Amino acid sequence: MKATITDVAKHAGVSMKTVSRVLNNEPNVAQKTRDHVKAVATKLRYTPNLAARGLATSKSYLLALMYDNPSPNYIAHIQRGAIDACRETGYHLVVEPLSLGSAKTDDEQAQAIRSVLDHLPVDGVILTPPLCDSQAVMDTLEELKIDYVRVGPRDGGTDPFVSMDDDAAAHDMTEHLLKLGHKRIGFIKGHVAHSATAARFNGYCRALTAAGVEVRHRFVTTGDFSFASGVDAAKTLLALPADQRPTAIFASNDDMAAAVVAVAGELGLSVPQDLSVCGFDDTPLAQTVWPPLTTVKQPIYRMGYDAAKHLMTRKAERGPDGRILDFEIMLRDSTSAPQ
Amino acid sequence: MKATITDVAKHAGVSMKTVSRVLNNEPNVAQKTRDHVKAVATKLRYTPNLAARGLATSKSYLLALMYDNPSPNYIAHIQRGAIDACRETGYHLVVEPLSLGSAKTDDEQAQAIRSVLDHLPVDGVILTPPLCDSQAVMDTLEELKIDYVRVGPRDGGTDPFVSMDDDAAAHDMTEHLLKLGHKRIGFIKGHVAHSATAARFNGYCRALTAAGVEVRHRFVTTGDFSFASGVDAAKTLLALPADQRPTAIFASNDDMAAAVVAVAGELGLSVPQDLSVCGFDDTPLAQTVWPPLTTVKQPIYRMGYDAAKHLMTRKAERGPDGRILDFEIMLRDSTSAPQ
DNA sequence: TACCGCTATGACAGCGCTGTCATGGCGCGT
DNA sequence: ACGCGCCATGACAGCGCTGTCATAGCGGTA
Repeated sequence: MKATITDVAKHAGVSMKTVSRVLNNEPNVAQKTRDHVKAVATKLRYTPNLAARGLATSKSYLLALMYDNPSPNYIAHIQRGAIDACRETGYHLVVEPLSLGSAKTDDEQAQAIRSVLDHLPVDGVILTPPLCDSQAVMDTLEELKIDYVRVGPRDGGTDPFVSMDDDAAAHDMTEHLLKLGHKRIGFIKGHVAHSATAARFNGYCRALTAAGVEVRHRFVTTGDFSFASGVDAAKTLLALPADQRPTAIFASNDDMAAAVVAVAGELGLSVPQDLSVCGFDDTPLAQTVWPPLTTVKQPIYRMGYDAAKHLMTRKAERGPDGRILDFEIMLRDSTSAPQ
Repeated sequence: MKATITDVAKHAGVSMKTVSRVLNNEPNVAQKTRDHVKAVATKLRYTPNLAARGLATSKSYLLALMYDNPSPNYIAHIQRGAIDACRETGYHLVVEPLSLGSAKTDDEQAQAIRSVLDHLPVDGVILTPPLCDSQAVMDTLEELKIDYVRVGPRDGGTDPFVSMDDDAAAHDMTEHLLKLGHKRIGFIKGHVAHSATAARFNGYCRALTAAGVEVRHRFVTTGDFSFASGVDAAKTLLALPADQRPTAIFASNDDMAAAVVAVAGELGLSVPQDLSVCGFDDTPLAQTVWPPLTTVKQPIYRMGYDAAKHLMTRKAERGPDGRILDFEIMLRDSTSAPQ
C-alpha cells in the first residue's frame, strides 16, 4: 500500500542503504545518485515510517510540551510556535499537562514527570513556567538523559532557555508613562511565586529612579495576576484623594489592567483622560476591553518556535545556550498625557 | 538499560510471546502465569516500546487533534479532555493546527490534511469546528481509512460525533430572560459560517414564540463572534429610543456580550439594572468583565474526553454513534428583572 | 487404550529502517 | 606499473514487539 524504502530502492536501482543515506542527508553519495533517488522517492510519494525509524535509531521524533496550568492563551501560542518548528523538521509535538501543584514535594514532582516519560519516549522537552523553575523536574530530565529547554525561566541559568527581558520591558513601559508627563505612577505587582513578578517590578523602579522620581510605597500594591486581585489593588490605589492618587497605573498583566479599567469606570474616571492604564502580555483581553490596552507584547510564539528548534538541532550545531528575545510595546488607547 | 519484553520473559521463566499475551490482555494464559508475569513486569518497571509495538502492529498509539484557528480557550479545553482520556489508555495526543481557511478549495483542504497524515500515522483524528464541517476533510480521512470523531458538527449526521444542543441552550437562556419579565429581548447572531450560529438563533426564536412574544426584526442583529462586531451590534440595538429598545440582549458568545456591556457603559446604562446581558460559552472573559456574565457553559472538556475515548474504543465495543452532552446555564450578575 | 478437541505455551519470522562492516573502483604518488 | 587510501555502494543483522503456526499436555469418549 504505502511505499517503503525497499520500493524506492528497487525503482531507483540502488540498495536500501543508499536510499536511506539520501533521505538522511548523509555524505558519501554521488550527487547524481542523490538526485535520482530523490526524484523516485517523490514520484512514489514515499514518506518514512516513523515507528520503524524510531525502532532502529531509538529516537522518537517527538517533542513534548509540558505545562502546569498556565493561561490557555500563553500555552496556545507557545504550542503553535513549537508545532511550526516541528513541522519544518519532520518532528511532532505531544502535549503533556502536568499537575504538579506547588503543594507537591520534589519527589512527587519527579515521580509524575517520570511516569509520563516512561510511557512516551520523547527526544526533548519544552518546559514552561512554572515547571521550568522546578529543580526536581530538571534533575529528573537530566537523569533520564532527555534534552530540555526552559521557556522564560526565573533565573538566567546556564541551562538552555529562551526568554524575554521582563525587566527591560517594564522599564520601557514605565518610561513611556514618564514621557507622557506622568509623575504619580501606580504599580500592581503579580503573583509572588511567579518568575516575572520581581523582574517587572524592578524595571518599574529602575525607570522611575532614572527619571529622578521617587518610588512611593503607597503607589505599589500586590496582586496575583487575577482580575479579582486587580480589582482590589485598583480600589486601594484609587481610594486616595484626587490630587494625590496616581494619574497612571501600570499593572503587571492584562487581567489586572482590565480590572483597573473596570474599577475606574465604576468610580466615574474615564480612561485615559483621567487615568492612564497599561498592562503586560498583550493577551486577547487587551483588545477586548474598552479602551484597548497599551501593553507589552511578549514574543510567545517565537519562544515556542525557538525552543523546539533548539531541541531538534544537533548538539554540535547549536547556538548559544540562552536566547533573549525582543519584546514590543503595544501603544493603544488606554494611555495618554495626564489631565 | 530499559527493560524489554525479553528481560521480563527471562525473569519470569516464560516465552516472550506469553509476556506479550499478558500485557495485551489476550486470552489463553493461565491465571497463575498471568499474575506472575505481571508481577515481574512491575518489578522490572517494564514499559512497552511504542515504536516497536507500532512497527509490529502498524498502529501508532497516537491520536491527532486537528483544528483550524478556533479560540485558544476552546481548544485548550478540548485538548485537556482528550489528553486525559489518552492517558487512561496509554495513548498520546499530537496537536495539528491546520490552516485551511475558507478560501481554499476542497482539493487543497484534502491535500493539506493528507500531507499531515502522510508524515504522522495516527490511529484516529478529532475534528473540531470548522474542520468537522468540511466534507473534503472527512472524505480524505475516510479514504485514508483513519477513524475520526467530529466535535460539535453542524448537522447531526450519522458519523461519530460529540456535541451539545446549541438550540436547547439558547432556548433555555432566552426562557430565563423571559421569566425575569423581559419582553424586548435583543439578539446578536454569530458568524454565518459557523455551525452554531443558526442553532442558537433558532433556540432564541423558539423560546420567544413559545412565550407568545413576537420575534422582532429590529431586535436581531448580526455579528461575527468578535468583540468589535459586538460593539457595532450593541450600538445598533441601543440606538433605539429608551422606551423601545431592548431591556435585555442575548449575544451568541461571550466576546460580543462583553462588547454589549462596554457599550452600555459608554451610554450610561448600567448592567443589569438598565440592561440585562447574557452570553454564550463561559469563556474566562465572562468572569473577567464587570459585572460577570450570565452565560452558557459548554461541556468542552467533556467533548474532548469523549471524542478521544471513542477513538480508542474498539469498534465492536463502541456505544452509539453520536453523543449529545448537557450544557449548563451559569447565572451570574449581568441579568436581572427589567427596571 | 487409542483418539479427539481444547487450552496453554513457545519458536520463529518479519514489520521498515539504520548501523556496521565489507567490497570494488578510481586517482595519485613513487 | 604497483600499492595505498578514499569514496560510493551494498549485504546483512537487528532494534522490540506481535502474528502465525506448531506443539505439548490434559480430560473425556468410544
